[in-house]
Amino acid sequence: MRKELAKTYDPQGIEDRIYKNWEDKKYFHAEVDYSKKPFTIVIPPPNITGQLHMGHALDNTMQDILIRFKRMQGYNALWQPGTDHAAIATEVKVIDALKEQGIDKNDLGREGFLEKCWDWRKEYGTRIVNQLKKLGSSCDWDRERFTMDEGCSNAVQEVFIKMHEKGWIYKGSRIINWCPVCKTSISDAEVQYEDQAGHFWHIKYPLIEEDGSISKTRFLEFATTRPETMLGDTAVAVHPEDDRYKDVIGRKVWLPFVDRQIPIVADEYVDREFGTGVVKITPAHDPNDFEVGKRHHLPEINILNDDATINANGGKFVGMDRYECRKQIVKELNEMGLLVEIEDYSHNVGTHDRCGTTVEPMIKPQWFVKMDELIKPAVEGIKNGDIKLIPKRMEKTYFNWTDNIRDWCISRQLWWGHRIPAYTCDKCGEITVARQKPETCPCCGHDHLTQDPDTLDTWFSSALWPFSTLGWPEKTKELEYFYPTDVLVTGYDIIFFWVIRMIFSGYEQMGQKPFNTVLFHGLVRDALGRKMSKSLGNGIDPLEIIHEYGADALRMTLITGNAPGNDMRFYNERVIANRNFGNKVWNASRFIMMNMPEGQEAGPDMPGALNAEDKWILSRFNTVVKEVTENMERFELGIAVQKVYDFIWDEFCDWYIEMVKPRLYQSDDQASKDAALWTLQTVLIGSLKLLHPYMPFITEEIFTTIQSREETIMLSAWPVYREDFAFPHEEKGISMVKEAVRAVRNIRAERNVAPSRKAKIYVVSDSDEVLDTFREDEVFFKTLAFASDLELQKDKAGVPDGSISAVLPAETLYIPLADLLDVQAEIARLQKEEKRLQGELKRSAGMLSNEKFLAKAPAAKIEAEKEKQKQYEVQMEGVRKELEQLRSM
RNA sequence: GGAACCGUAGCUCAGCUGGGAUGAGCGUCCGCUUGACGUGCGGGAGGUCAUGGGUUCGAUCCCCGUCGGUUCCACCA
Repeated sequence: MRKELAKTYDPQGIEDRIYKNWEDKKYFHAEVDYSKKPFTIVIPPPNITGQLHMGHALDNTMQDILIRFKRMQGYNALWQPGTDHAAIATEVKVIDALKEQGIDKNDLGREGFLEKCWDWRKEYGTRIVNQLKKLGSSCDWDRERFTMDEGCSNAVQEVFIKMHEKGWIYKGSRIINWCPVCKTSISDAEVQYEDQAGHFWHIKYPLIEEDGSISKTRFLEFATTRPETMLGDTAVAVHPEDDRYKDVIGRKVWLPFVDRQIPIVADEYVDREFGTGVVKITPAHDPNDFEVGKRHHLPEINILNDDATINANGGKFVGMDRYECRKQIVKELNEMGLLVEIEDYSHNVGTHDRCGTTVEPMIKPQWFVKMDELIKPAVEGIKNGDIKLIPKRMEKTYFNWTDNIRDWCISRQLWWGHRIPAYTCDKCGEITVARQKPETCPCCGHDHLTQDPDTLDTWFSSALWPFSTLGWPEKTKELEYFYPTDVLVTGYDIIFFWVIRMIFSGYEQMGQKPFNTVLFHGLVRDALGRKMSKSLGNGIDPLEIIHEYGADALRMTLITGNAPGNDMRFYNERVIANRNFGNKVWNASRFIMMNMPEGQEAGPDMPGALNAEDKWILSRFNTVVKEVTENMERFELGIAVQKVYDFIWDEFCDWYIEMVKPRLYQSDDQASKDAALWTLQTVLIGSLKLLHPYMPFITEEIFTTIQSREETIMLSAWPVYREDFAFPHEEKGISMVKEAVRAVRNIRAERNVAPSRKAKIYVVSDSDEVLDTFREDEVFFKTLAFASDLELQKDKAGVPDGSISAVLPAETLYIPLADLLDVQAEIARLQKEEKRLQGELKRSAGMLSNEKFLAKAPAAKIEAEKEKQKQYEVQMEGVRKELEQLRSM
């Protein structure tokens, strides 16, 4: 039974069927095979809590395109998939879900809660994976990993222990960002600053007089945006060179409410120009003050509980919420006459990127990764080009971060995550870092140790992803073969969180880079250019788009017209346009199939009797293959697919197929017919292959229907440049086709200008030609026939040179060229062309006589220039000849 | 405060290392039931490539400045 294509392409059903087939046949699976070159991509692991959004869709489409492209090129392509436990994100969700059932996290206890988390993962961890499959992602699902599976957990533990031994992981009391709602520390990268309207409270502290009394006349005035932190003040600071305060340095001021006398210290940190030049110092609740405090050995007084209420150090304010306390303090200061003024002030407030809560800087014992040494190879690797960032400008962002890097706070007061492998002796407090809980304390021999309750930052495990997924710390053959990976595709918003951390982890743990290239994409925004967000409700669900238009249309929309690293706008009209393109491909294929006699599949060998238009489209296809491949190798996916799109729609469908119709329908010449059919199939199948990485489903459906030799397009060979398709550019037939195209356009224009004219017309040029058939009742130019067919009829009709004629089966009519072409316009065009060529020739001559250019430019470039010059000369000659001819008409 | 990006057709955007505004989608106007496709076909209108200056034989593309927009980083209490 001969296969057929349905009248219309309906992605629903077809896509799922095709995907299942691919999966069943294990086409996505890659095994270590030293006879083939590997090409590896590791997926940025989506959160198990996640729902597929446009960002994922873009990210994974790009990866799938690259993987499919390389797979077809014959590489052993591995797309390593997996999911991320996403510590805090998941924990928050699970807590919320429990809350709805009226369950509190703490009532369940650690074990009980973790069980709920694993249940969650079981339920939702597969959801995102299934959604990725809907997109067409050709991941090797047999190798799917999870950041908290056994292997990845081993990797985490191994790295922690190694780095601790090296002294690069340490525990210390440092100022960290604390989220009072999530009740955990967070890293600098997780703090999001946003502008908030606030106030500047101008406050004064009374000076302590020589006799120890509190002055009623002398004050030190300063301003603050967080008055409540004064409860933790342990000094005020001035600039050492500030003449206004030189005499009070070393003396003390009185701190109200807690009745403390605190010193006036001199520190360069103070900006004399800003405000009064006096700063209150709260070492426990401000990073800068913390540093000042260290320099002057000031006490650090923590005034906050973990939920940001005031603790016992806050005296009478104990138990109050931080903002309540602020109000109260301001009120009382005012009553005491110590409030000078309140100023409106807009300032940046640090918030937690997960929950939006204003973070409080606090001093807490936490685990840190020492960054100064670790970051060095990561900086060097980018600088010396070991790793390439695309687009290159991302390097600046990268260095901006690495240059200002601070130690990384990795401990989190969460339960869902990798527990820190550190054990504290209940007796002597000695901390032991080990793979397993020690039986006895190596310090005092006590036999009861408690594991650190904290877990690790989720990015700690993601940082190891490129090698932990390949089996590290085991020495696997996968690791040897697939590592370093080739490309990492991700959004630029994640560069600090993830990309940098993978890079330094790769260099440190593996001794080499984790990937060769990082390909960044931008954000997918809504039609108005806004970020898609839950709160705005402007998110577009990729699954709905897939449901309505198909994954192919969605993928095309995400890739076309977009440059690396640039944000894009998503709107339905673009999806529809791409759906329409799919429809076009479908119908062109249907046309070819319905003209194919059964069993007549195009073989690899080119028939001898090719017509001019066959050669033309083959040579065009050849060029497109070359260019598209080059673009794709340079990761210029948007440009590459645009070329395929234009080629298929314009040149192949609108011109070639139309040109070839008379041969299929009317010609008796079987050889010519066969040549047409061969060319149609060859170019179609080749184009389908070029398109496959972008539109995997429709191309597979057509491919498996139109030919029977291969069972899937995804494992078929990527088209390569063929010498035998590279017909010399000047070959008469090909230039003739171009001329024909131009002439037909002129004629069509003519028809539109004067549609009432019933002349029966046409063909082009005085050389060999093109003819356009038409219906009797109107001047309608649709199809073309070419020289070979025409020659004969032309003789019959006695068409004179220098005219354009139309040939109908029965009769031939002609009108002079001048009637069809607007001679004046044509002359103007040619004159313009002549001028341009003059310019080009001048440039060429200039370059070729430029000593500097000849000395410095690569030989190939000089050759190319000479070649260009020759071409210009030829073109110029042609233009002048044509002009002469037109002028004489 | 530092940095990056953007400003090209009515709208959204491509345009690789300087050499014809080369251009796409959508929109718009005109004409088409053409033996694959109206999810289509043909034709047209529409652009001082933000602005001023510089380098060059030549700049949308390079350099400097200005204006407008977006974003990232840092953060001064």
